Amino acid sequence: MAPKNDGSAKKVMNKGAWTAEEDRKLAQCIEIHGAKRWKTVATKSGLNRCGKSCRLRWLNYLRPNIKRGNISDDEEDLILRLHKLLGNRWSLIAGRLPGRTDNEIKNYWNSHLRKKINKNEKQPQPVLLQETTHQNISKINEVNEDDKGIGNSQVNFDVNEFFDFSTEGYDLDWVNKFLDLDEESWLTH
DNA sequence: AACGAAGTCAACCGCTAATTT
DNA sequence: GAAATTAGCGGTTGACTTCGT
Repeated sequence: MAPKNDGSAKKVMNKGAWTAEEDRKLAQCIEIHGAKRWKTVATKSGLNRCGKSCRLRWLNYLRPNIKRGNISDDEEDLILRLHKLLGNRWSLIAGRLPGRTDNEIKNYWNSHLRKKINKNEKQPQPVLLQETTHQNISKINEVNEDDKGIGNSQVNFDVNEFFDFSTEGYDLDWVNKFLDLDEESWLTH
């Protein structure tokens, strides 16, 4: 479709890599307006970027306490375990890794860990434990579905709430215990 | 040294969910 | 309650870098 030429045509937004100057303006604007209402931030900053773009830049690069690169062995191990548990729920996984972003973890997974997993999958692995974990998750999700309707379940369980780590510290004991069950079934070859 | 293939990662896109009007 | 708007998520793309020949 050809763009209209009636004077009301949409303003063309900036795209592509961010410059240092844009970063500075965005950070300044967020200091004033807060890291919310991204449409407002986008407008007030005078960046000619959409809110979505501003949000992404802030979350992935500019926000305080962000860690970039050098994913440690512990972090890698945790990503692997959480992915096994949650699948491609990158934001939930990132929530368990302070300073890491969903985008970074997703990229790390796709470029580093997927290969590792594929390699491991080619090795014979104990089926029982693997199934146990998946069955548990299925049950969790089933219960969650039930709760949406007329509650006939015994436990009011919400998987998203269960994995809402925002109120917790960096205590990984619970998840380690949870996952210890099948720890030996992978990454050991 | 040159070139193509493969890998990496920042940013965009499309969709859904949540919130506001 | 409905429609419009905004926020957030995961998948994908494309530019850039590194590696192998």
